Amino acid sequence: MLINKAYKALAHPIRRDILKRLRKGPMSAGEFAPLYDIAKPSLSAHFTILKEAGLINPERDGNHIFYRLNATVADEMLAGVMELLGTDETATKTVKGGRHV
Amino acid sequence: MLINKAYKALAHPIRRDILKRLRKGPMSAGEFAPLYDIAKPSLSAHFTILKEAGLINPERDGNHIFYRLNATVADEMLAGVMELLGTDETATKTVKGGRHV
DNA sequence: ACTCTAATTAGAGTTATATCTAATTAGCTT
DNA sequence: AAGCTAATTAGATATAACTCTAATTAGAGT
Repeated sequence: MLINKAYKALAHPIRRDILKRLRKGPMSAGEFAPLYDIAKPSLSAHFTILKEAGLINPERDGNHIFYRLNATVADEMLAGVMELLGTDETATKTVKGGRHV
Repeated sequence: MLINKAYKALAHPIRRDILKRLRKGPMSAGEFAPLYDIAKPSLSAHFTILKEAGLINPERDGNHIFYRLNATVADEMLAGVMELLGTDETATKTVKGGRHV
């Protein structure tokens, strides 16, 4: 149940922060370490959860591992959340707020 | 931490189903019971979690309790999810897909 | 091959979630 | 006020999530 894993992945503040940062571009695992007050293996576990939800993908470069947001899965998930929480005018609001269109 | 509770609230399929149904209008607690293979007190616990996240509000009518989606909180949460997962063209896409504007 | 760095896996302990049955509260209705 | 229905709270148990330290893997450089 991949969709369920994706929702569970959002249920931790550190994982949400990781996603938010990755939205701006790929980052290596090590770059995240100093950002949180948590041991590295714990952080690694968070990456695993995000990976298994399909939300991020690892790419090795030397002995660094870069993580990149999976935009396709992210978009699908966003669409799913709209089905749960979206009111009829949500789309319009977003457009107004986000200055798009 | 209300925002964290809201994300945790989405981490269970039954609670997501409840939200989806409430989007279409209020329902009494009892109406949900036959929909899931779960004991009533367990279902009641799910309502509590959604309430404490601010996502739904109870309204008593006689000895029925009706739950209503809190549209304000739902919209705020949706905006938050966009900050995590939204790509630049998400808003535009939604508009196209949702036939709005 | 040895060593250093980056990151993960293994194993264990703690806290939080989810579920159940039994008991309770709250509001009718007669 | 007794009895009925709707829903919750209490108490217990099982599973899952989070965190840590210690050990391991993987690659780069000397």
